[in-house]
Amino acid sequence: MKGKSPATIKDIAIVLGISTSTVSRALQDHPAISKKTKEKVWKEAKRINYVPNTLARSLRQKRSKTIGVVIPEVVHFFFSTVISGIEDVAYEKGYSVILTQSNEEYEREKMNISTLLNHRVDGFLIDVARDSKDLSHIEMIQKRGTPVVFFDRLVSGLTGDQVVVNDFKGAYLATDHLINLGYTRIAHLAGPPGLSITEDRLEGYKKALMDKKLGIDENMIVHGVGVDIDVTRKIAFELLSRRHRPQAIFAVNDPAAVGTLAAAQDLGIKVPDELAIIGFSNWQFTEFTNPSLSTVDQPGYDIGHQAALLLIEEIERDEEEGPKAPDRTVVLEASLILRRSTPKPESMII
Amino acid sequence: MKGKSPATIKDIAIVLGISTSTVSRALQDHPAISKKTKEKVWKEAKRINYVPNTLARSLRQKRSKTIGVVIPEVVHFFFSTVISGIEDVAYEKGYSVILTQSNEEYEREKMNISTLLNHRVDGFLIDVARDSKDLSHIEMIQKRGTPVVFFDRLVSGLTGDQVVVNDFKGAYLATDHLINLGYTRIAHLAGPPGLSITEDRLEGYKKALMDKKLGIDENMIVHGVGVDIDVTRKIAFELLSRRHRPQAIFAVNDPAAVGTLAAAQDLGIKVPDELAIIGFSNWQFTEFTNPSLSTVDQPGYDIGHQAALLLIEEIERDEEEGPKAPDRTVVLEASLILRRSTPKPESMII
DNA sequence: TTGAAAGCGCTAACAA
DNA sequence: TTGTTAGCGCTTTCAA
Repeated sequence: MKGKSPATIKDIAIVLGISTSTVSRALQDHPAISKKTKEKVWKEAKRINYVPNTLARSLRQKRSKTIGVVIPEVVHFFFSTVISGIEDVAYEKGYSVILTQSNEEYEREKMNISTLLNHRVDGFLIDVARDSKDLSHIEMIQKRGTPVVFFDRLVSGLTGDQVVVNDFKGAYLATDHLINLGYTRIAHLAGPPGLSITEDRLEGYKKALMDKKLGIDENMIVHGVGVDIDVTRKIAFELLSRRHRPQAIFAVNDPAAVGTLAAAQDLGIKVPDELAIIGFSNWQFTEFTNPSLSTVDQPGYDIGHQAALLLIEEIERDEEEGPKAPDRTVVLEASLILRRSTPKPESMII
Repeated sequence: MKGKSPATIKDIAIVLGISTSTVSRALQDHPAISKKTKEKVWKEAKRINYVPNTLARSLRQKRSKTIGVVIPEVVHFFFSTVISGIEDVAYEKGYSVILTQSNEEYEREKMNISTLLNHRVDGFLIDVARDSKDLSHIEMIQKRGTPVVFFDRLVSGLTGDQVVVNDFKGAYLATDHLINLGYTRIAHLAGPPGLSITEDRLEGYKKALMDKKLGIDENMIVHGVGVDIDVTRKIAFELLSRRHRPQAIFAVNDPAAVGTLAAAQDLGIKVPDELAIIGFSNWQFTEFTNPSLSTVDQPGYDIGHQAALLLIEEIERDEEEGPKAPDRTVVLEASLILRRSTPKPESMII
């Protein structure tokens, strides 16, 4: 039932009584073809609604002008901004994006990569799933020589280009800000173990405390917090119910901060007067919470943008048989966004 | 610099001393091939890390097992949930998703579709850009016989399968709820002209008023509101500064409702005591605004899910040379979500 | 400035 | 149960 099959280069060649190679060249505006021929070809192509077949082209050229993206989740403000950054660069550079989401599952991530490999994507942009510990599926791509750029979460034991936010510094800034506000009992809701963001933010928190000689109280660190608001709400409820409850909390991400906010409300603890809270990521909703949330901005769009640029550069160097460049790491700076969940510095004389 | 080129079916055939067609069949678990041969083939394939080339396969089979998605924006809670729904279905059914965003620009949308056509996607999932009035680029796909499913925004003058939310009814529910709360001066911040969602929500608003004999006051309708919070803030500021200001506002989307919330705060108008506000879409942040926002839930994930199912069904019917099914329209129901930006019904005796 | 011919990796009709 | 062969639509080398 599907109309006649699409027009091909051959159809044009026959109508014009020339060879397919001439048509192919004309279509690509090849310098060796006469202006007259080109125009005839373009006209006829237009007339019959010719649509080039990228599949055939890619097969022949062994390059697909396509990049594969593997991301834990699409419904996530941060990731959606990353994807947008990727898509914009791809569009500009003439690449297409095949998008896959792992839903944080190792098996699905493996399948995703396999599918993308089958599609012969020219390169990969990967944010590993939380569940992924065995990384052979990723090493495999690299062994095949396909360029890969990692972003957001890093994986120890893997080499390659990477684009990350300076989580350590972001966490340091947040914690240091709390210290400067005069708090001494500052808790940290740390993320799931094994993720670089978890480690780096925890380290930033610790370093800030050490630098100001506050010492680290392991009781003030709760591990394994994710993005489920209700779960964090319970965890925070418990933390805030302790006799010596923290005066301030630095949460590993914004949903955790919101869970903490909810727990404080549950307990009748006033934010920011009786408890200061800082999140991480600057999710879209943080502006609209009550009170609005102080947080650390994580430039998702830029991450996607940079990662895609890096990848495409790598792909094109590869094609020109250029020497493999050494691994590059792009670190984007995180910055503090102060809103209402932390008190205004009283010392500010403005 | 890119290692040796990837292994092919031929490599396997040579090593095992059999023909490529046998290898091809064995790889597909074709019934005519002996168990013994299959196992030899599988083993060798595994040994040399064989990765099938989908490009070649698609070229030969004239189907790519790929669907093209054209969406106005990725960074948008609603759209991200739609994409997620699409991706999940695609994954399950063995299709890949090529994602493009139009950024609401007509030219870019045209390019996106052209690229997708070049990639020979088996079908399209399209949410048209706000700027698109000339729809010949979309008609062109349909004329070629490639299945298309539209979702979210509809375009008059186009035929095809579609998946939409019952915007009319959602708007009716929202407005009716405000009427039932006792308000008589209910304003509507309407969306950009020319979009089906704008029209349908406006009509739902009007119908609810008519049904309760309230009559329609054109002064209470402000047209052309988008998703820019600051812009709406200004528009709402003006609306709320009038002598006879509205008692309640139904906004065409959640960002507009938040802009209204901000304007009310600017003017010292208490929500919900002095002004009730209802949005539309149930964006993620609506739960966290202050006060939290009453809104109409728009099931994005389901839209993506249904649209993808419909499309794949269409694609596969097409391939089996089945008769073209008549256009189908799936309407998903919107439901009211009541939070704190509208007062509790006083009549509720619970 | 153009054409002939080979081939990218795979599938499938037909033959054996 | 397997092999032979042609060809999907395009690019590109070589020759003219």
